[in-house]
Amino acid sequence: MLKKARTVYDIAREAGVSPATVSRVLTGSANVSAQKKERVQSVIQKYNYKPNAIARSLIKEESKMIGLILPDITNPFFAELFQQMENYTLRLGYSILLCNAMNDNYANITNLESFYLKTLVEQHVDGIVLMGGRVNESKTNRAHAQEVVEVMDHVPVVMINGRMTGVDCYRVVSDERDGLFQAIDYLYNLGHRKIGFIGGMKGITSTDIKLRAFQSRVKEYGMTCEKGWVIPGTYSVGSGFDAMNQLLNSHELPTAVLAVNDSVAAGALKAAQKRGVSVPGDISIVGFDGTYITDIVTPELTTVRHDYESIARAAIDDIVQKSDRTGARRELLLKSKLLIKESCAPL
Amino acid sequence: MLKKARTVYDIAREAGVSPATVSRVLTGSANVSAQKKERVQSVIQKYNYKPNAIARSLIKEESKMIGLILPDITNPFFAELFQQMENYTLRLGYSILLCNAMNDNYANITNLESFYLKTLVEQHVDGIVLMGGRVNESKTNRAHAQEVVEVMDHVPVVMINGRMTGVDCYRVVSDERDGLFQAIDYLYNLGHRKIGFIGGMKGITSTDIKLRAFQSRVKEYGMTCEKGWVIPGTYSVGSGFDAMNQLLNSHELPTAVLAVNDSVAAGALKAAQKRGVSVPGDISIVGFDGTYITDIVTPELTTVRHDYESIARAAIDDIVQKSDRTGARRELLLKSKLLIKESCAPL
DNA sequence: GACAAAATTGAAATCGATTTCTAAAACATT
DNA sequence: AATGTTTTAGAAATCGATTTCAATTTTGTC
Repeated sequence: MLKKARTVYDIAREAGVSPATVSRVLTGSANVSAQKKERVQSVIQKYNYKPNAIARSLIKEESKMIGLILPDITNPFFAELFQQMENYTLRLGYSILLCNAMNDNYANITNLESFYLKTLVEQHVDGIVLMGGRVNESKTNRAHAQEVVEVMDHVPVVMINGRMTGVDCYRVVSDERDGLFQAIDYLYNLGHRKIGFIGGMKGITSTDIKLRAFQSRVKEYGMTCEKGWVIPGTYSVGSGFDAMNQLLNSHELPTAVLAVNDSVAAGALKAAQKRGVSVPGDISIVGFDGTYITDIVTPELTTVRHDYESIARAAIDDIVQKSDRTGARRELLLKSKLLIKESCAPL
Repeated sequence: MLKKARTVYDIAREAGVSPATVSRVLTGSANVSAQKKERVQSVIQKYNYKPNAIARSLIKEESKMIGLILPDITNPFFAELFQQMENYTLRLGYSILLCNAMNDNYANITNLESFYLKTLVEQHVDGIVLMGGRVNESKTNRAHAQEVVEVMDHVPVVMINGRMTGVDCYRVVSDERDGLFQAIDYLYNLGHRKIGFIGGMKGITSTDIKLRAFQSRVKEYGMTCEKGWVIPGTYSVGSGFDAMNQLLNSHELPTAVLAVNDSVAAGALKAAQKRGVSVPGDISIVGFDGTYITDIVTPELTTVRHDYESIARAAIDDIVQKSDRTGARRELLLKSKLLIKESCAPL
């Protein structure tokens, strides 16, 4: 049977002091005579006493927990970001409640996110990091944006790589627009003039940014882009596989393809190989995110890598340093960088 | 500025009832007259009131949170298990505190785990799921086992795919021994008589089980296994890469290699390809875990897949169904299954 | 209509820490 | 020695919910 944990009262009784004194020893919030301090500490040691964080949270009105809502932890982009954040919060004394909204698998993408938002508010987390935001075209999304706004009344909210209309929260953003420019410029300099874009859902901020960057650069450079060369989907390997198959069926082929992320790129690569299309011989592929996926496939995928550590720290800092939340900065833009590997060749 | 959340007292005052009645409406724990219930609910709706889970946890002495300690969330094996668990706890009304112990990156592998254990006890989680356990040969590990035992006095603990001497907790185990047998038998039937094993650290339960299964089957079948064909390491792609390079330097080569997991297998595959060694033409490779990694590399990796969903559910059930914790079962063994893909060929 | 049984409700205690308030003790100053 | 100042430490209030207890009201039965 489980034993009940000891409390300050138990410690106080055994040490012959008041609970207040025990608390003062625990927190170091006030002076305690050397003698009593010593006695209290030895009792604490003796029982390996650990203060009840729940009781502490209630009175201090801070939970030392941060909620993290993301679409899919099996996507290494999010896993890497999580790891960076956790590594940082660890040192700051915070724990992370991880909420996997499974946006990829469910039809109604905002459903679970709403549920988690509610849960995190009830848990009185000290802050919420939201990843994978979307613009609010639909009615559902607008309602969801409204929910986020209401949450912000009570809990600091930071979005990473996302934006929701009407939601004026802190935002930490990897410069995916510039990353995509770097990728296109690289392909352009290799001689490519016919480029496609696959994967990602329209309406998801980060995807929209990439698509817009793609289209603006294509236009700027006077490249042609057939309608069938832009194939949205999701963010999974399977989606990339399907998209590439579809692309390879079009009667004129692009010479290079940008993928919305590395998983999609890996799926596309697999599809090309299955059909005997050589990468990068016949077609070049560029991934996005710079996850380890790019290193295990052959050829290794040229990709755009985020500054994971800076993104993670900035987001956590926005929550923890309550200091300058009144300040002007609402958005932090961080550099991303093209990593040239093996999946692109000169035309 | 952040607004303070409303409390039962606020709701009670506005509805003209006592806090007790509000609580009864919230929990449905006792009868409330239709009229008052109606009034309370409308005030709750009006303010979108959410009860403070911290206060509730304190009085109910349950936090509705489960702590999950794992070595590395960027490893898709753990990510997949996490997702399955979370999907299940979600329905049961529990949240997950995810603790990434980063065992791969740090020299002292028990350090962070101890810290998290302490934190989770302080947080009064309703249970702890421990992944990646190790046998306690070293002094550090023995101390760590002792810590776990002490934690078990206060919190239910379940280990997945691990065992620690002297720690008699519930255990949910994927039958990796049998999985490895399936893999070897498969290779044997393909004609392979010279098989190597790469990756994994000795002292980690799951690895030890695989190594023992490997050695016992090799002996049983009268196969030769040169000393240099077993190359321990870690669980990363890089480790597999290095191990395969080392293996390919040995003056007699095995015809097939088992990897401790899919990441190591992927690294090994990459190394072979870089040296112009054909897989499966010159050497066959078998991975372990059945993660999506096996699908994105070429050739797709033959692997052993766990029953992720059953493992996850069983672990959570052990924590949540406090009912039969006195019962006899301490270990649940779940089937794993060889998935034949493209990375093995007949000799 | 009288009485017993059941339903409803609020006051107060509770969970385990922290913190304010206040009293006593220790110390300093003249 | 008398007074003022600083330290130390306990009693009690507090955080926000739930739950026990007791009182009151409602319902049911003969």
